Amino acid sequence: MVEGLAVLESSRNTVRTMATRDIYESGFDEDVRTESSANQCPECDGRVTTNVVETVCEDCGLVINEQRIDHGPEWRAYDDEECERTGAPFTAARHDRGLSTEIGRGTDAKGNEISGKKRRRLARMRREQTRGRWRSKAERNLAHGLGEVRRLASALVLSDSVRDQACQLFRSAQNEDLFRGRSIEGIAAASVYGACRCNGLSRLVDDVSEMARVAESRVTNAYKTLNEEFGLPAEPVSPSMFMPPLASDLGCPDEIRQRARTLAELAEERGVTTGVHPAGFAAACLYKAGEEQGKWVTQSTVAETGNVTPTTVRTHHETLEELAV
DNA sequence: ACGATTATTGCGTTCTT
DNA sequence: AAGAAAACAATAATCGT
Repeated sequence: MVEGLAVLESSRNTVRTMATRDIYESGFDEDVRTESSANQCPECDGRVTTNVVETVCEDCGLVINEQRIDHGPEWRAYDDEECERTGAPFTAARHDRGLSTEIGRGTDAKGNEISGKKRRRLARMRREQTRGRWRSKAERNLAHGLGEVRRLASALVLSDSVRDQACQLFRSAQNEDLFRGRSIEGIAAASVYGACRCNGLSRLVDDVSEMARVAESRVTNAYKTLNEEFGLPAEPVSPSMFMPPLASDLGCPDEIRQRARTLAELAEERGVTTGVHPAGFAAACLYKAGEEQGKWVTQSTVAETGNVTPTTVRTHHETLEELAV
């Protein structure tokens, strides 16, 4: 992140010496150069493809960079973020939708031609006015949302790369005009959740929405939209995803953990894990693995650490038995 | 603690207007 | 096409051993 900030600094300095009308393009160019250095995904080394909207890794779905220039350049956003963090709470996020003023061109109010100095002056006014609007609306939303994404990411102890993916998702969402009828917080939470899903991390909507203090339905809705819009390569949540955190919470010996993992993978192959609570099934696998080694833990213990009930563990334990080792 | 039985919840489908 | 409802599966709760 330190490097990123350094780049932002330099791009800002460059920008200030240039003609104002080039600000956005140049800021964008800086972003492109710094973020997509090769045709390889920084996350999984997979192949990346670029379409009109963005550059995406084919394997893991990491959005490497967006190709649109109609979003606020990064230095603005982070600039704002620094301000917002210490300033007043965000209250003016959605007050002027559709109420902004347009400055026409060509003719005056009565339809007469306008020429010369006056027209140039109007053009300048129009440019400045639209610019001012951009700053106050979209970029403000972006800064707010990114702040929220970052807060959630650190609250959920996510790696930097996952967090950045979430940020990119959020930006993409804004570019695609997905905010209408949804809250910034909801989209931010959904972005974080989406990034987790795309990386096979064991976070549930519940975990994210709890941290975000947003109704779970909002997050679900926003995530659904994100998914439809971008076709996120999120694999279905599998029990084996929940194995590592669960096992470490229990202080599980390696031997049992490995056995539980093979059990989980076996069950997943057989397709008996669809529609079940993944953490619950993972807990059941750990229980069975422990049982084979001579009752390592009780049902209620694994159930508790997996946030499910002993009953759930039991039912899954049964299906595991039927799987015939 | 574990197993069996009943209750509840969540969710995709289907039927209706 | 949007909403309501009957239906199903999974999870939770409760009781008995």
